[in-house]
Amino acid sequence: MTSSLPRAWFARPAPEVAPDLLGRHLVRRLPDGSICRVRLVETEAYEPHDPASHSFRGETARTAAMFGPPGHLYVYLIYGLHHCMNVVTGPAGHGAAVLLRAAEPLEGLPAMSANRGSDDPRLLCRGPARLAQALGVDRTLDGTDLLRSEVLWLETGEPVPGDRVIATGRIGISVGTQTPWRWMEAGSTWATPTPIRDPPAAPRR
DNA sequence: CGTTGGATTGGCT
DNA sequence: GCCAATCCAACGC
Repeated sequence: MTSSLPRAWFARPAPEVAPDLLGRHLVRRLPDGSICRVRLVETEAYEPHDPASHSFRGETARTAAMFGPPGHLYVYLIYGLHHCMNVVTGPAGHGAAVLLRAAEPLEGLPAMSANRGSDDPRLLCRGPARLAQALGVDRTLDGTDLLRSEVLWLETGEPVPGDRVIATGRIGISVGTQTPWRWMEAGSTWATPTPIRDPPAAPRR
């Protein structure tokens, strides 16, 4: 089965695709043939003009997939040990992507727990590296075409309506944190915690 | 060429 | 709350 989201759907700007990915299903066929299915609840957008983006300084061997055609997977290694998944957006050569940060497990929970080495369902897919680990995704899947792959694809699911979507600043980066390019389903218990940010300075009297 | 730090997580204080 | 784990790109010398 292939995605019913057409290539053009992914060719839009990352800040459009990211909230539209909420509620969609990400499906994984593991090497043993079993199926895992999750429902996306948290995403972040990265565009090439953005200092926090891996594409900011141009294409490298690591980020090549990010500069490839839309609808492909960009997987990178973070802190030397964790993998994170992104969906490439925008036209080929542009260098934008949407980071998949958290999801609700729907199907194949035993397999995902085995991949994670932990069976707490709340933490199975909460966090970009946990999500990738639960689905058994590493850099060998970097560049996978999500519209044609037999092992990893997206299905339309049930998009989260706009009034159920919350935008906040992105997480875990040191620049561009003000840009409200992180989206999550309102009230989702499957998303990562939103950090408390420094409140505006109290007016001096 | 050496140093630094990151789109994170889990374990320990 | 703090910090190690550990790859690799960016940057300084």
